[in-house]
Amino acid sequence: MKDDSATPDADPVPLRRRRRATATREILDAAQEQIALHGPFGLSLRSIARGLGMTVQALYHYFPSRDELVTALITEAYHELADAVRSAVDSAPPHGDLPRFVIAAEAFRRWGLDNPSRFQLLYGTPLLRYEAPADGRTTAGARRIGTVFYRELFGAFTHEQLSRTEVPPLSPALRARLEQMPPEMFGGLPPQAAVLFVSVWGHLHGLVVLEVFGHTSFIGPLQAEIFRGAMHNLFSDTQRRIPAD
Amino acid sequence: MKDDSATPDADPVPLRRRRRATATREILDAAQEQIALHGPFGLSLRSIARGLGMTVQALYHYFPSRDELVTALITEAYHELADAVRSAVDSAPPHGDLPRFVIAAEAFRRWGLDNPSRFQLLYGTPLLRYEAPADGRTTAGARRIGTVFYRELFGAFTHEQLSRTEVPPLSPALRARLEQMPPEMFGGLPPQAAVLFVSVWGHLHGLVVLEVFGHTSFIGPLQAEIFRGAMHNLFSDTQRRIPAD
DNA sequence: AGATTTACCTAACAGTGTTAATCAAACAGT
DNA sequence: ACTGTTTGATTAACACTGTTAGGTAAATCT
Repeated sequence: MKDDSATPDADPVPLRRRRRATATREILDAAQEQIALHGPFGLSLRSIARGLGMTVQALYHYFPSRDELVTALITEAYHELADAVRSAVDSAPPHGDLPRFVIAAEAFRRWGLDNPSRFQLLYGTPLLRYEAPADGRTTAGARRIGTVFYRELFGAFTHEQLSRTEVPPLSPALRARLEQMPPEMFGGLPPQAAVLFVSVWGHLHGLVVLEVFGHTSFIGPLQAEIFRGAMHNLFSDTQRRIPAD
Repeated sequence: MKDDSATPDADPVPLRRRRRATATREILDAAQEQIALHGPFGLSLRSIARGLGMTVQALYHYFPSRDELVTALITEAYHELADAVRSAVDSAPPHGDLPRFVIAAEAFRRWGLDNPSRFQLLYGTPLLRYEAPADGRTTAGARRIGTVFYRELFGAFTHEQLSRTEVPPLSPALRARLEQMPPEMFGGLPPQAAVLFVSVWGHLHGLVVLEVFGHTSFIGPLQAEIFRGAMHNLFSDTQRRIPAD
């Protein structure tokens, strides 16, 4: 009898690591709650610390600065949003009455309306004196979101078809710029489709932004219907621009 | 000889009024400069006062609170943006190669890119602890902007034509809600056109927001071309949805 | 058991919006 | 011209923010 635990004695499971992990988690949760309550600019280290029963300076043992905490919050939010959109699409019937693009769009909108402050953290005014890290840590989740949408829009077509997408003629410069784009941006879409995708993304994004930021509140709860109709039109307009053969 | 001034002695032109007006103007200008430099959340009463060579508390004699100052800034910015869009449309040839809708859209985008911080003040995350006044002071300019756009989109059609705009069928509730909308909102547009306008506005707004907030910076300066193409398509798609007869 | 890392503390600095109390200059009415 | 009042601007203070420095006790590692 050498050990009473199920795991061999290879990893002693440092007890302090676990404490550190749970404390880190608690800080992140408290920060998210703060943002949900008072908006992304209402984030306050001192207030977080108060809520956890410790002093501000203690937080600096878990995050070296406010920026690092914010980076973690943004990264998490992007991935949560991406998960919401992706799982909505995955759990949808493959041939329902609603195009899966519309389902994805409505999941995006839903998350924004359910988490307005975190949506603002992602897509609103950049936080004061916050610099996003040079590596794409924060925006990796953002790209995951885009992937879902252009898969639904263009997944059924060949690269050759997409290259004949009906868009205004592209200047050689723009064509070249988009062709040498890293594949993680537009997934290797031909320039015509990439341009169309930017337009579609702007449309979808803009309607949600208007609603989440309260610029169309005078319409009331019926915005859901307007949004669905707009997304439906947007989807069919987009599909019509791609030649069937 | 009863008076040496050109104006009769009816209005003594209170000297202090003038000082007050110029001081107010100086404060507003300093505030706008601050916002332009450090973003809408970088506004600091103390910093404004320092720049003008006085103490913070003196500012309270011109604006009863920070919120009142912010309200003035937002109101001014909306009207400046509306002026920019309107004058661009007015100074455009009536039958040029570019639809006047596209010209208006590009003026809107141009102002946003030239004044990113003030654009964020209008359309970004609401300022912390700021409450917009109950009367529509701040949003009056915003409505002026909308007016320009739906005049260009729908001005050439009759009310009867617009009521047959091709959009997904509207629920009775939405139809009723839009019909009893105050006319300063959608200028008395029939519900079908109003719905289409919201969609168009979202599209236009979304593309500009993405660009101003830096979410498409990886595309570079060629976004101008993408934007023009998208607005061109948007305009023709919209016109196609309105029956010619 | 001794050395080291980790966690947390108090104290301090410069910054924020706002209120209170105070004082001088400009205006209004008699 | 002399009041009384409004306006402009001041100093002082309160509670708040992120961050750094220095010190202490506990947990971990060697």
